[in-house]
Amino acid sequence: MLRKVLIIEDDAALRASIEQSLELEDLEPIPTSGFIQARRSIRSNFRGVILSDIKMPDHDGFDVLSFTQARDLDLPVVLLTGHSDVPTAMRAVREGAYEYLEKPCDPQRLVDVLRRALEHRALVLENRAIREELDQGKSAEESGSLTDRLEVHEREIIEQALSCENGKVANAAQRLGIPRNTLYDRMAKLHIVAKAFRSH
Amino acid sequence: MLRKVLIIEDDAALRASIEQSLELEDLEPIPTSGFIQARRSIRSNFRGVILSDIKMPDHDGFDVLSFTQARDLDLPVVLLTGHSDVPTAMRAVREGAYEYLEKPCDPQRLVDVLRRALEHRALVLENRAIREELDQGKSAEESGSLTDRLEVHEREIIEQALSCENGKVANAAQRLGIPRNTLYDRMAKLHIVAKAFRSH
DNA sequence: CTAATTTTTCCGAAATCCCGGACAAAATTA
DNA sequence: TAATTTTGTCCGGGATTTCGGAAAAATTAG
Repeated sequence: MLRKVLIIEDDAALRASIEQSLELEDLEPIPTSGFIQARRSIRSNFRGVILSDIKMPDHDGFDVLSFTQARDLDLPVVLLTGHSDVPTAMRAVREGAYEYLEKPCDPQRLVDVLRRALEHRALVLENRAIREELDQGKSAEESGSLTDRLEVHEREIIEQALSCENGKVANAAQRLGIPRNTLYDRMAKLHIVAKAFRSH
Repeated sequence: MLRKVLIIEDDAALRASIEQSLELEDLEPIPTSGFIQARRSIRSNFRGVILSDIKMPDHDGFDVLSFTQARDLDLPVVLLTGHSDVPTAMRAVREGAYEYLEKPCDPQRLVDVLRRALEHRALVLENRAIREELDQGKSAEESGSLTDRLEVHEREIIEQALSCENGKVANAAQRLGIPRNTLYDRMAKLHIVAKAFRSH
């Protein structure tokens, strides 16, 4: 599970307080004092979420939000609004913030929201990883000559059988339903060495 | 994107109000008046989320929550708590509710929360689907003799090439990097007929 | 309808693969 | 250490595959 929370908050006292709340709940705060400092961490493969104050001297929270969305539309940004500032909160959600929280906010509430955001982020990243693996496996099987492709596949099958049988050629041959010597022949042609599959 | 929201709310007026709010925002409310009526819809493959009142005459929202978690741990449940009932809200989150909302709640806020929950649900379901496809593809390649498996794979490759070339054997052979006659030989052995791949 | 092109089948020889047998080397067991 | 099993290599011939050439069959074009 992901734990990183990139904190963007100019008020040092509040920042420290948030940091402490997160650490108590086994999260991993990355404190920064402003957009400039934080922006290098904001990437499409960032394994965490962003927690940003809205009202800041230099750039505000909406700058953070739009910058983040440019980098990755599925990187959750939680914004801290002033107390009962409803219009700003609504704007935050409308512009795609994952959630807003009124300042000052209950530490438990903060952590709950961040946990959900982290879970969301974890799902998105996992999804991307799986999808990549999936169509990588498919695209790889669309070029090269027939014999080359079959040879690659044969190598995969033999190596899989060998590693299942801990490098025992005789057992692998039985598993593959072919005579022992035939497997030796195929292995010689493919330059497969049985020893490489023994774990001891 | 998913849109279904299973509403569990005994107060008919409130239920209708919620229903209307969701419809206005292009969501798909499924109104029910209680746990008994709703439970048949709560399944691990439910393509939506659940919105339940906590205080109800027969079963309460926590019953809904635990029942839902038994069916699917990643099926979000949003609970409606009484106004400023902090202890109950905290209990809700602690027991794994996706979110709680104070009643009466701002319709916009309600929709925002439900949208996030639906997005979460969509990610989880997509994730499962992809994962299933992935290890289905892998498990299928772990039994049978070596020659059988290679034969299956060879058939797949040849058929793919043929359908790419609209059943033209000569072109398919060129694509596969083998002489025409060889491809005819292989096709004869595998009982592949070229006509079957012409679309016309 | 005829000619031209393409598809498909048939043939045969060279190359390759399959597979059992034999055996030495290495590992395991007694 | 001796006996036994397992591993890896080599051999050889029968079966299969490969692949070019060519002809028959089918399709398309003129």
